[in-house]
Amino acid sequence: MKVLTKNTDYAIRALLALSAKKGSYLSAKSIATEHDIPYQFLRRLLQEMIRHNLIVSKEGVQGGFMMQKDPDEITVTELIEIFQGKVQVSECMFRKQICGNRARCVLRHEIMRIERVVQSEFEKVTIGKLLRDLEAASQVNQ
Amino acid sequence: MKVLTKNTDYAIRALLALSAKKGSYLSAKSIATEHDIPYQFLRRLLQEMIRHNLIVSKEGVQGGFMMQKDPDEITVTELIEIFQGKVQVSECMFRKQICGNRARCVLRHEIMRIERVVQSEFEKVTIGKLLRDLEAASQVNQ
DNA sequence: TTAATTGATACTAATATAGTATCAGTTTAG
DNA sequence: CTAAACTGATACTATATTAGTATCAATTAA
Repeated sequence: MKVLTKNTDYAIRALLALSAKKGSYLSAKSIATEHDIPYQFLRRLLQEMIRHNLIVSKEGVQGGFMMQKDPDEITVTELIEIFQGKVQVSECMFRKQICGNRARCVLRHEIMRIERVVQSEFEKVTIGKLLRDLEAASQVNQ
Repeated sequence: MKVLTKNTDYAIRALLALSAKKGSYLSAKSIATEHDIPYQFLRRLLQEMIRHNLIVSKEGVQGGFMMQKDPDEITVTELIEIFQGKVQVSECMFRKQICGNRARCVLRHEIMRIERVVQSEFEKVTIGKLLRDLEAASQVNQ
């Protein structure tokens, strides 16, 4: 069971790169090469993040992408939801109200509790927090 | 993001059915029809659970499957691990020790913490607990 | 005016999930 | 003793998701 897929993962790395250079434009190309992310794949992720108002772009020479939303306001939960859909434990049957089977309903109760726990844990992790951790780690490693 | 896939889900339902009739053999066919699980699919899941010593089988007429392991000792974590592989937040890069990229290491720390939280939450949910919840619910609904 | 860039979108490849089919072997009821 | 009800084993197909590539038009700064 894999919790973060590549796209979420790459998106996090890209946001860390952009947050570290807040206020200036970074090209998709430079992010891709520096962070070892497939270029065209990354471009699609960046587009998606523009649509969600996490970042903005500038076209043309010297163009690129820049942070828009405050990194402390961007949670991993939000990124998972954008790139992998809402966290839900068992999609098909507990969501439908039909639920003829009693066993499902019992499971559903536990499962929604865990859903909330998972979400709230991932909500504690913001891009801002990761960036600070990253900076702290890089000082130690000097 | 889907946490439980069909196989885990079906496995849980089958175990609940078997636990409810502890000590007697239930055929794959009867479980499949009663719980609306594709028959051949279920059979594979049952085989897998035999391999993991959760249940035992008896061949031939009047044969079927019976619980072996104590339902209170079977956690949802265990079932997820059997059918979906170990819970891990980001498979490919944090596991390898290589980790040339510092950003990965920072994420890795948070991510392993969450991994533990998720696992421990799912460990609280056992087949035994679900069965008791199920029985309590069915009394209320009488 | 051209090279570096994003916008948009279509495409392919690989993998995981879900489900089906088949045949051999075992057991018990009649 | 044999036919029917079962499991054991395994191969197969279908669908969905994830991952990655390619292409071309539009924009912009040098």
